[in-house]
Amino acid sequence: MSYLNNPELSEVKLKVLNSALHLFVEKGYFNTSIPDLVKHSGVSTGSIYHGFKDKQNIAEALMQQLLWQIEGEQNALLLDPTQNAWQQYQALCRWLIQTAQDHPHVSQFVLRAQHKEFMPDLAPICSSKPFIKLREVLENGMQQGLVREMDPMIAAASAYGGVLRLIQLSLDQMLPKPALEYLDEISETCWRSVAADIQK
Amino acid sequence: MSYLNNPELSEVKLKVLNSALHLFVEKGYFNTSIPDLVKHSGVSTGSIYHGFKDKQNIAEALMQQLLWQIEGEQNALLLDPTQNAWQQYQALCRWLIQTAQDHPHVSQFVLRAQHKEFMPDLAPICSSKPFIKLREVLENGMQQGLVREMDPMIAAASAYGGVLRLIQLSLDQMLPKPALEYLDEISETCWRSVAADIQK
DNA sequence: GTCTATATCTAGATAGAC
DNA sequence: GTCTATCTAGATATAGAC
Repeated sequence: MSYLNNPELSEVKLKVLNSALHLFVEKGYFNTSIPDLVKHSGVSTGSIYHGFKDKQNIAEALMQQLLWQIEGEQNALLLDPTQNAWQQYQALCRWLIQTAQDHPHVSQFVLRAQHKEFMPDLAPICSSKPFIKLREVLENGMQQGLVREMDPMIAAASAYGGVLRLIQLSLDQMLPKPALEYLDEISETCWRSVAADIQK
Repeated sequence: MSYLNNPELSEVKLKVLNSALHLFVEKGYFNTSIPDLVKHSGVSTGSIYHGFKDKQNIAEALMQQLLWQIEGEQNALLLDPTQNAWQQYQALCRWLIQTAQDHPHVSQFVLRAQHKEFMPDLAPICSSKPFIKLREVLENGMQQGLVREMDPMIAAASAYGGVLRLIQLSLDQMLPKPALEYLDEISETCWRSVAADIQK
């Protein structure tokens, strides 16, 4: 079952984007030719270029779609106003790891470091809405007294850096167990780094 | 002053590798053509192909050189047997950040996630010696009672994930201050995540 | 060993029938 | 809108003089 599911997208566009996601991650953007996309998607060259301006535009449309869906999922996750920052942080970690496990290509494409090489105009991923939301949860935590006062960038790097690193290891098949089995240990461990000292 | 300094390498090889490091990071491997390398290095096509089998071989030789130098620096850093795990960890963090600040291209090339796209035979970077050493310092810390008992992979992801994430932010020009100014705060913060509870 | 000139190939993109 | 056939540019890699 594929990840992309925007009903506004035509059948061919969806086919092409799904194939692009698969091939760009498996072989890399530059090692994927238009003929490769034709073969994998079953859509002809002409139709591809009817739907997309050029190859770069396919990658951009793919990224836009993924970020749009991710943002929606993330917002749904944070709807409950009774959750405190620690609970929200845990929910985010679970969702990050779950997505990496269920849709590794999605995580790999979005989290990859080298977007600029083939999408020079794209804003850095860490300034995208989903990443900003991650930081906001920690800033809420500071206001709630659950996270100690510190530079928000440092807090975010420390609290999510470990989780993202674990996800990268999992995507690179460097972990013996499925990523989700590490969820509790990694989220509690990383949270310790920013948690306020508990007064007894 | 360039980073590469192996006296065993010929003048032309050094020129080519230095240009490759610059261009592969600035434009990306696939956006760098042999003519680009010729222009930037001042070495002719023929001489490049005399020294290297093909373009991929240039990247492999570059990676090998960088890892070799990095390993040497890292070993020098950990020579002092009187340092405990926390001191070693701090020294490693300083060195990681200092290298990213002084030689951003080196860090960017070595830490980039997508090596496999142009060096399919290369072992994943996290199984290279310098990365293994990072984990060992934490395992020593567990034996010394400074790091709490936990899965070594989790410990490493958490302790270094935040630091590496900060370095990535710095390389992406997302930080207002030079990376070194964050050294103390980030290393202390990340260490907290794995530090053993202090008995009072 | 170093250079210039060039062969070869395949990619991205287009034209135009249907 | 979709397809096949094709153009063209530019890349990698080589040949062969010096």
